[in-house]
Amino acid sequence: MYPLLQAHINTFVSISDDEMAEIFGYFKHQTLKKKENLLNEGQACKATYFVTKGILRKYFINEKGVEQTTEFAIENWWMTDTFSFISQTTAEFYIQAVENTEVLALPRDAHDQLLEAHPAMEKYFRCVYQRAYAATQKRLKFRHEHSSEELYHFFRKSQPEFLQRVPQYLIASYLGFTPEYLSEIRKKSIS
Amino acid sequence: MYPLLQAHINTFVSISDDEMAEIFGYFKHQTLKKKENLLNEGQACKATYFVTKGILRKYFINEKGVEQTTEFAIENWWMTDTFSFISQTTAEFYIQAVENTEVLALPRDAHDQLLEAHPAMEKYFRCVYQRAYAATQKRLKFRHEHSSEELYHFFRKSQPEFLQRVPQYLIASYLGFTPEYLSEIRKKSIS
DNA sequence: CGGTCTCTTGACGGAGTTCAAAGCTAGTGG
DNA sequence: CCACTAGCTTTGAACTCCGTCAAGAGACCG
Repeated sequence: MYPLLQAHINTFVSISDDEMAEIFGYFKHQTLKKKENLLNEGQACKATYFVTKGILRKYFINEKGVEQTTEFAIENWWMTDTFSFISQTTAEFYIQAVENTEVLALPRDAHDQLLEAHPAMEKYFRCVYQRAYAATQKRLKFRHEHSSEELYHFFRKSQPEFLQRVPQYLIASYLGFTPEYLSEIRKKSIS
Repeated sequence: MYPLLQAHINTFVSISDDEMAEIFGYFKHQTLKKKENLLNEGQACKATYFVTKGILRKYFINEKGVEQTTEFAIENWWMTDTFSFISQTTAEFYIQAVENTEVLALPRDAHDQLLEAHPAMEKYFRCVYQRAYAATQKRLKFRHEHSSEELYHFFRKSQPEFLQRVPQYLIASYLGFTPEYLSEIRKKSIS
């Protein structure tokens, strides 16, 4: 029914096709147009989202009114404002589609019921969060270790297709500097 | 037997005293002197650690030979090189005791056996990692949003006892700037 | 086409780094 | 219990990376 999600779940736990069908009942398929928002600051984050097609980004708006992207999610990644999702308090982030995107939404209530009814999914999500946490630790280390210029070149080498799908100014914002400076870096590396 | 850990587990799942006693069997109590290392770069991270007394820090050494602290753990926090712990590959971080410290170590094998035998612990760890992940997201946002000076003042207000337990140069390294600059910030705020 | 969104350029300024040296502080051994 | 040393913090000057601002050049979409 949802082959991408099924494959992803099966890399962490083994679940029969019958149980899998039940599990899928908790999810809702959702389609988003480019630039459409899934979550706005001030709302509670109602669901956690698994991307099956396209790209989501999470961002916030700083005191100067500038958007800061903190995370991207492409196919096979989960995305949510974790804190708001857990506690159902007002979100500090926005979630927006970078291109036309399809997601599987697991609403907060369904999430709890799913984990209650299917203990294997506790393990699945434990693994998912463990990896996500490990990934942010690596990212934090990398940020500390390298200059903005090095960051960009590393990103460019390790995620080449990504660069072509996402506008420059979002890359700059994600890497933590201005579009103007990114432009300067690119100019240097051409000549 | 381990009241701090018991209380912590019980905030997420309810477990009988009998089962709890079994669970504790998987842990090993360990004592560390100030500056003693629990993990060195290049080793695999053998266990995940729950701090019952004292402070641990996680750090790495950058290309200039300078130590960069990326995380602290005080009482009631878990600490590990998550990536190395999961995959048993060589660690990228060091873990060191900031003061004389006591931990409960859950070795990698015991971790898997524990989760197998006690499904409630899957939920517990799912919640722990979910929160840890949410916390790093908040931290990332905060770093983007504020100057180094603001970072320090916020830290100072929200963790006053912590400042007295940890030397300045570790605080500076954790917040992402140099001890010299921290000194300058402090000078400003006194006058 | 015409307008909006995105990327580039260059001048200037400031936050934070680097380096080197001196002043403190706390722990250690005699 | 004092003296010594190693580790920690402070100072100041020079420097650099990167942000800000403002304006122009492309590029994409209806």
